[in-house]
Amino acid sequence: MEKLRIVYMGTPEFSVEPLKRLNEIYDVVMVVTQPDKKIGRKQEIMFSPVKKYAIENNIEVFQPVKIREDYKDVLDKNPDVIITCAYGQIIPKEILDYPRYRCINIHASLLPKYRGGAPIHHSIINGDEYTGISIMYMDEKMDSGDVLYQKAIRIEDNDNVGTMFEKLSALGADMIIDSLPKIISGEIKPIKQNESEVTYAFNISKEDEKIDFNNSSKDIFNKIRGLNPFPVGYSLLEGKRVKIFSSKIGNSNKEGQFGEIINVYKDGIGIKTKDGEIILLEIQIEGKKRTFVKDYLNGLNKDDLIGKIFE
RNA sequence: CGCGGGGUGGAGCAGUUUGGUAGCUCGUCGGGCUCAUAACCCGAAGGUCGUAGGUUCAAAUCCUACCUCCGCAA
Repeated sequence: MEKLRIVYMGTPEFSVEPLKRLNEIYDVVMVVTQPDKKIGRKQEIMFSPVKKYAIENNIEVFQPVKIREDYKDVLDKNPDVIITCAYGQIIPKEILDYPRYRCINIHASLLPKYRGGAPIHHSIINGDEYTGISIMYMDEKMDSGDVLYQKAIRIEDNDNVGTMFEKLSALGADMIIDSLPKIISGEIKPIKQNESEVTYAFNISKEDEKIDFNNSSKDIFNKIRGLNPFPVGYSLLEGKRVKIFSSKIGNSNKEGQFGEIINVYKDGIGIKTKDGEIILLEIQIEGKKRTFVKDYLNGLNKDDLIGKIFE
């Protein structure tokens, strides 16, 4: 039997592991990824992680600005199946209808929960106990196709977006390798999503990144780790932007207004929240480098810090 | 030429405006106290102050260029 011809569509680091595993077994004839972006102060051109992998492994790369209009090159590759994973654009019907084994997507949530672009962030921010991977057929709407294979994974208290990305990326890779043959053979049957249980996880907006201390400590804790390491939550202290990378829940009952610094510990600063205290452990003040609060405190008078307010 | 903030012993900072023997908090090492300690006391090591050049009797500090890190914006 000939090797399956696969066109793989994906963009971020998350998409690399599944691609790598598929490429070891099948014939990945083309990689479709988002156009190169200029990034940073110097506007240097950055390739997507998927593109880097493709170049290193001599796979043809296709980067349409709008795949909705510019899809012919994909069809010309005559793929048997198309696999997508965090590609970043809606795939047009012309592509969906083409491959004999259809288009299969690797999505980082337990569908029908968290359709959309930022499922991992939202599941952590919401304090979910579990998330997972769904292998699914694609249809014309975002993440709405029939589900083929699903596995859950636990979100531990010390997990953040970074650790969950790694775990889910590896899980997704395992799952697509396991399930693809069974999907093609018909051993796995697609199951419709229950529309009444659908929720959405839209991309994180600028407003979402701001930490509001007028919330419970638990919610703030989840939000901070649900934004770390990207895009990272922030707050303002004396007009300066302070990114907050990690925190822990404190147990001080001191009075104060929300966002006020009520305690300075050896390793962190305690901030008043709606129901208690959150202790910041790792921060970055604008213009400075990322640092543990423990180190940051060495450079200043701790008593002056008490009473200042994050807003 | 998008806007802005930094680079000072291992870490985080002060000192730069008003040039004149490099300081603070912490860490490290040695010693002491203690049943004990991440606590406390005593002591020590460790820096050509991002790089190059300039001004000056004298530069971390003033001038010029460059390197580099970072925040915003895109």
